Amino acid sequence: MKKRVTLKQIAKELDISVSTASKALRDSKEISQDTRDKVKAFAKLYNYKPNTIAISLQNRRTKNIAVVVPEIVHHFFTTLVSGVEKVANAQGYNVVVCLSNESFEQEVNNMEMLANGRIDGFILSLSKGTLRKKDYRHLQEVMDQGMPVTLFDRITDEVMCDKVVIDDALAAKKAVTHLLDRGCKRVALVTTVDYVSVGCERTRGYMNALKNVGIEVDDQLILKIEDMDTCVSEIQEFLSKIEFDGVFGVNELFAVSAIKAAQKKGLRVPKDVAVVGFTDGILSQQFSPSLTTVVQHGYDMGQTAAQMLIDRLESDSDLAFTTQVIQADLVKRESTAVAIKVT
Amino acid sequence: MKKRVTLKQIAKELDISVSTASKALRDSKEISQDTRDKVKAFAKLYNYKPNTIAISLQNRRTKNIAVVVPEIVHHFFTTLVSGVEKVANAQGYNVVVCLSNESFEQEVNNMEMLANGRIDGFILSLSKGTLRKKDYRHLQEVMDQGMPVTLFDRITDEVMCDKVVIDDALAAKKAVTHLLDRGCKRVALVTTVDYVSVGCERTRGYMNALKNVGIEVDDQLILKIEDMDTCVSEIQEFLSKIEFDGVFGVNELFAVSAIKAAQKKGLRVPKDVAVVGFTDGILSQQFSPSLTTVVQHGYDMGQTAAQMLIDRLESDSDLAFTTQVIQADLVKRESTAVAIKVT
DNA sequence: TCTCCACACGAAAACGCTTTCGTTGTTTAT
DNA sequence: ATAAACAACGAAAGCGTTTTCGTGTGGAGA
Repeated sequence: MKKRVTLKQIAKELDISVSTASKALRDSKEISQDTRDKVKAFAKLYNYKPNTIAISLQNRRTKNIAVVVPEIVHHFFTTLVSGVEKVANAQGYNVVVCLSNESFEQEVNNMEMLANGRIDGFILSLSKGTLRKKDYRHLQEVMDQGMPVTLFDRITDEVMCDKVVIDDALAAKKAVTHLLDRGCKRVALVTTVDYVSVGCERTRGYMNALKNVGIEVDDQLILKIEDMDTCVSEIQEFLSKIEFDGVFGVNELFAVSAIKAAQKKGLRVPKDVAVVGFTDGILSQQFSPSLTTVVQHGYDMGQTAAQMLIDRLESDSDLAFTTQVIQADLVKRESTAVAIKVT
Repeated sequence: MKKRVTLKQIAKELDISVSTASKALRDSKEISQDTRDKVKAFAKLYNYKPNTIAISLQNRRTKNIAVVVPEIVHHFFTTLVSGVEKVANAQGYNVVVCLSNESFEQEVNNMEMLANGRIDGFILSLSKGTLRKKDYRHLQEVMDQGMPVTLFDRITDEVMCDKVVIDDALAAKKAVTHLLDRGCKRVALVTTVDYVSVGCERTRGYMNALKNVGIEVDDQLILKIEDMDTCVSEIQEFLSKIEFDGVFGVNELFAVSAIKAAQKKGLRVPKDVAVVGFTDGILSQQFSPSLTTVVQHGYDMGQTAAQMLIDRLESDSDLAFTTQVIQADLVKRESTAVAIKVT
């Protein structure tokens, strides 16, 4: 087991001082070309790599950024992490991933654990627990200590920081409008409880779309789901007793469950009922019928969020906070295809 | 912006030395109860948190572990990361996630980037690039420097370290046997190219299952896929020109694509052809017909891998390398349901 | 010859903490 | 009374770097 070689050892071997060795490796012109070469050759030979921890301690920057997500087994969040990874790595940063599991306490704990010098900044999507509690002191605290935070997707107006989101209301409106354009008259909505910012926005978009064409919102057609674990049966129960010819589900699972529930009722998709979802994951793409859905471009969001954070980390003047809105698109697939009329 | 308070500042304020402050906070009996209380009160008041980086430098341990996965937008890998996160966090470790994107170079780069003091050990699944190249020097190198590595899922015999896997061959055999038991005579196999260790093992399991009941392996029934991007059409093309009554796909996507291809051919699933997949992701669960599949228990694997790594990190005597085999189970669903005979 | 200035390098502080090894002043045993 | 033991604390080294500020050469210019 050959231990890592340090600057001190190099210095001793070459009979120079540590400072000379350090400067030589960094190509300081203070050092003669001769010694520079010598030191570099030696360093290469012994595979010297500077100790990152020591450097971090020195300049009080770790080149680590944390991504805190409610859960990771979820297409949108994983693509986002991918995007963050990409731009972070390209700029010499490492990404430490933390899961809040939708819990306020875990979110707080994780942030405290990381804020003590381990990382330079946070990229975070609020947990449901936090959204319900509306307690954002842990965010404010790290920011007060000069540690930047970039919020994404599930955000709040109550803390001032960089944010990156999609226009959920607009995207939802587009989705529902697509349904309406297709001729749907009674569009059901399967959404989340209101404290989830994005769910709420999407609900708003649904209503806007209806108002836009003069259809009154019918509460009978709206299902708000609290517990993801029981959503499948809830949706089935809900759809079994209403009349509808379209469904907008605010995520993949809701949409797919709606399709299955409709089919169980003897309705054909897309012939009798058209369905639109949210998030373009593997399920939307591969389900049969494939799902018309809103694509959130999580990869792009991740890249944007990471870049915003890094920009702030690397600028000395303090930038004004901005909110970036990422374009969301509706991708049309089989679940809303217009039936080909056989005349 | 209130900067973090350091030991030095506490010491100065309280007019004691840094060492006394440090000891007081760690409840050293060298310090009088009186000063201990005083220091702790002050520390609490000013929300003192020791700087993790300084401590890391001091004892040359970071309490960070790295998980390197080929890609993260994949059910198995995300559940694994979740499992790692859980046991790591519970023991005060942070998890830094790195993506190799199936590329040898990125795997090497990432590991080099992290090995310089940032982390204490690796949990890693080999990228396809690495498997193809059969070059494991980067692993050997970090291990030579005393940094433990735990390999999972996609492993190799060529490096000696802790490993955690499932018995892919056995699981595949179970899967195919289930098909055979159901009455299938011509079971097609959709698998990966051979250098992917797990794909290869699963192929072996398929063959074993056939041999077991005296069926000869028919190469016509085997499709090996190199490029994931074109797999859907490849599978369709493949299945269009063979006769089969069962399919075993070595992942979710292969299996689902097979179902769709069969349906396109006018075959009913599971009535005319039964299908089994691998990995119990959202697609397997939600696709219609739902998929009979091998569940790999990624969450358990992650927990096991993390625990193995941490055990090694925290033991001073060096443990013998072990390979843990996680139980894999076949979950039976609609895609292999026996038709209910209506007499 | 004397001064001045590159030049090439080294000493030491600093980052924030832990830990070892004194150094006091006080108490106990002899 | 004297040595020994103890209690409570501080100084300093050390972790591996970077960086500032010398310092000792030698050569150029006056």
